Amino acid sequence: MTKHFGKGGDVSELVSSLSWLEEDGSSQDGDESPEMRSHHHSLTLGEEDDDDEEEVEPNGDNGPKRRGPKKKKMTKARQERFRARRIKANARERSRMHGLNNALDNLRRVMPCYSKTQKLSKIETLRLARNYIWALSEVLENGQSTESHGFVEMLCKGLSQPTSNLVAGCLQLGPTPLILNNLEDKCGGQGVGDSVGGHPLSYPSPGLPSPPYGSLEASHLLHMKGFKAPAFDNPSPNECSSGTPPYDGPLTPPLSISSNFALKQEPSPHESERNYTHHPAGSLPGGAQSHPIFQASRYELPLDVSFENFQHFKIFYLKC
DNA sequence: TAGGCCATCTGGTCCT
DNA sequence: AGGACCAGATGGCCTA
Repeated sequence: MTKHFGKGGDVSELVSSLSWLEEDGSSQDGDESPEMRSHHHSLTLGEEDDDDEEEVEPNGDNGPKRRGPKKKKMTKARQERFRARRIKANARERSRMHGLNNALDNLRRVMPCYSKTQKLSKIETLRLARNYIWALSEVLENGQSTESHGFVEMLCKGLSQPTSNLVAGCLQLGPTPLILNNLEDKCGGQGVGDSVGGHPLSYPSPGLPSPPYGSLEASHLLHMKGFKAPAFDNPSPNECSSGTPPYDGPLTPPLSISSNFALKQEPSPHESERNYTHHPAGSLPGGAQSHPIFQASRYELPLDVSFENFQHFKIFYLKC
């Protein structure tokens, strides 16, 4: 039923194949030769007015003979055909780019932090996607907790400062050293804060950029909070990953996993799309609250979570 | 105002 | 020949 990546290779290959994303887009510089440039200009329009379509010798009798196909005169008829072709090509190119952007939007939606109000740039979306694959592969292969600081670190690797802040804000990890220290204390230094000392991510303290923040997309939040393979089946006694929010201080909506994820019983499709009301944990049917993901004090859905995402959430919720 | 990001136009190249 | 894809150029918009 479920298909898994092979141990090692596949995901790593995929991730490494995207390693150019770490660079700053300067890998293929426009080393256009002067010949090519002059060739560009040789195609300029509007030099001739007559209507005949004879081929012309570009160099006349004096210069060296040019090889290759002779260049045709740019007659008005040709100009019009060329123009029409160009317009069609432009339209195709436009729709192609729209398709590409749609695909990129779809990718944004499955990223661990998605907001309709604050879109990740294209390059940041690709970088985050690569990191996400990388981080999830680490979860699969090494059983690393999705709540660990290392997980967030992997997600943020190579991202710009604002995007790192966004991701950290969505996961409510790392904005302040205080929180990390708190985590470390609770977990006995295991499972979180792998590199707290020399933290490569410099989240600005006291906190995050001004709103609007992105929000953690609901279905992925569930994956991340609930999915802990293989550690989920064999939880380490030292692991501090029961789903209990390690930080219970004041939270700034709509940032936090623990504070922004309200459970609502069986919402109708109409009401499920927006404005989820607060629903205290502990009143969940069927023992759902015993699942690690429901052990936080309260949950709310991010405000801009889509209906499809909420359906995923509902299915998951009912399974529990 | 500089810099980042984006959409669009454009010409080149490759493929069918 | 025409379409798909690519990369460079350009101008607009936004933000620090």
